[in-house]
This record gives sequence, C-alpha cells and structure tokens, in this order.
Amino acid sequence: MTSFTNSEAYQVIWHIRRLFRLLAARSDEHISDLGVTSADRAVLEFLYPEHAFTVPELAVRYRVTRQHVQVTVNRLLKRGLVEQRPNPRHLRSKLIRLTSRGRKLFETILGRDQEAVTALFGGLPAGCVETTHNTLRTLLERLEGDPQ
Amino acid sequence: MTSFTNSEAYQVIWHIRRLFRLLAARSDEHISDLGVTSADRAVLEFLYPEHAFTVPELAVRYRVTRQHVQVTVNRLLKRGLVEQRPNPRHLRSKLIRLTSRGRKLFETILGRDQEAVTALFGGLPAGCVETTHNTLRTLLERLEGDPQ
DNA sequence: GAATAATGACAATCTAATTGTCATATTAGG
DNA sequence: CCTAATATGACAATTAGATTGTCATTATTC
Repeated sequence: MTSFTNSEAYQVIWHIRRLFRLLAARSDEHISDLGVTSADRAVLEFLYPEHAFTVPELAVRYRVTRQHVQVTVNRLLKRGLVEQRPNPRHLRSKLIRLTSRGRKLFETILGRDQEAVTALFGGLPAGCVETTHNTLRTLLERLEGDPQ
Repeated sequence: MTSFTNSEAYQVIWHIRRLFRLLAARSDEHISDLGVTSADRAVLEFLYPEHAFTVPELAVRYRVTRQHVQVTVNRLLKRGLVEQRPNPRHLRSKLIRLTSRGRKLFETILGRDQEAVTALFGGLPAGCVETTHNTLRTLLERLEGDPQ
C-alpha cells in the first residue's frame, strides 16, 4: 500500500511539464549567443565528456528519429564541434565524439547552467534535492526501460 | 551551507528535460484518439474543473503568447469543449470556461493519465513522492515568480 | 553470394509556437 | 465627458524542432 495520493503523483508529472517549458526558455536565453540550438545541445550533452556514439545510437538514446539527429550532427560536424572516428563495429557508420572545441563549448554551457542551477536550488534542504534526484532517476529508468 | 552538490542539482534539471520528452510522447499516445493536441490539453488543464480565465490571462499563466492561446481557444470553442461567459471586469474579453462536455473529456484524459501515473509511481516510497512534489513545486514557484 | 537490414541524404510535411500587423473596442486620465 | 493610450481578437508569415517517406548505397546475416 503506497500512501501517496494519485493526485500527488499526477502533480509531479504536471510540474515536470511546466518546469520543462520554463527551463527551456531560460536555458535558451543562456546559450543562444553561442549559436547552439537545443537540439545541438542535447547531442553535445550525450557526447560529453568522452562518449562516442553513431548517429542511430544517439537517436535511440535521445528518442528521436535518426534523420533528425543526422541533420543536427551534420551541422555540428560542419562547425567542428564534433568529429567522426572509425567504428570497429560498423564500417560505414562512424562514431561521433566531441572535438576539444566542442568539449570546451559544452563546458561553457555547463558552467552557465550551473550558475543558474545554483541560484535556483539555493536554500533547499540537501535531503530534498537528493530525494528528488533519486525519484526522478527512478521514473526515468522506468520510462526508458519500457519504451512502450 | 547546502550540502547537495551542484552536479546533483544539475541532474535534477537534466532529468526533468528527459522526463518531459518521454512523458510527452507517452501522453500524446494516450490522448491522440480524442483529437486533443497538447496545446488543447494545456488549456483544458488550466480551466479544469471550474476555472474561468480570459485568453490573455491564460496566455500569462501558460507563458505563451496570447495569439497562440487565442487560436487554441477558438478551436476548443468550435468543438464545444469550452464556452464564453460574460466578464464582469471586461466587456469585450470574455471569460473562457469548460463546458460539461469539455469537463467530461478532460476527466477521460485525467483518468487515462492516472492509470499510467499509478503504474509509473507504483512501489515508490510515499515520502519520496511527497518530497519530490514539494521540491518541484518550489522550483516552479521560483521560476514563475521570477519571470526573468 | 544473395537477401535483408542499416545508413546517410534529401524532401515534404507537421505542430507548437513566435513575431508582426490591423481594426476595433475598452479603459483610464485629464 | 472626451480623448489618448491600451487591450483584444483576428489574421498572416515565419521559425524551430521534429516527423514521415523515399532512395541509393553499403553492410551484415543466412
């Protein structure tokens, strides 16, 4: 017998939706001057700091179509923020990873975010943040593990 | 001295982003057969169960442009899911509220969501959900209260 | 070695949302 | 009470992120 109400759980969902919109708006302000779109940013985030994935792999992780990721990755390649590396498991589909420029740029993004995050979370009891983190991670794992 | 790490706080943000995308996809599957878009849904959610707002008021709440809400509300009006009521504070700008059909429809949506939510949250300790709820609400209030 | 599947590229389309504009109605100030 | 400033609704064009569909080519598997 869990004793949280359905409405409480539902509100968590609702808050996630609202927070996303507000955070996205805030975050875009932070990084718009860097010429990085939120799609770019998502890919950079998956690759940071030293991960290497193929385009189709990124698409699976990001849960979008490979075509969409392809366009984003091509844009990042052109800007020299990511690079292709030989893929031992697949001759044609190269591994994508950050260049040092890309890593540096994403660290700039991270730094700005962290500032904002620090301000946003300031004064919250540590336990709350930890519990929230763990709860959200659990939800995420459940949703990701069961991709309908 | 708060003792959560910045990275922990940052992960909360990151999780919110990922959860939003997964939840949105999941939620859209639930309601797509009802002919309700996510914009429709957001408006219905604001009006449920008995709230009445003008279009500009809804736009402020939803943090989108009034033009966008206008289009959505017009669509809902045409479908008979919301209705206009005289506004004591403004002659021209009517109050929008749910019709009984709209309320019923949104309850269907709610019901489906609740099922999914129950499945998703099943087995989580009640305290975690409550703490998460409160933490997210606080973040939301901070972001909403300080609209840049 | 042939059949099947995966990849990259490209085009068209979609949806949620934005910005800009206009006429008109409404409100608030003098 | 009248005028100036503002708010509203309607409409058009555009944007961004993403989808679906298609095609040629390359890999993988049987």
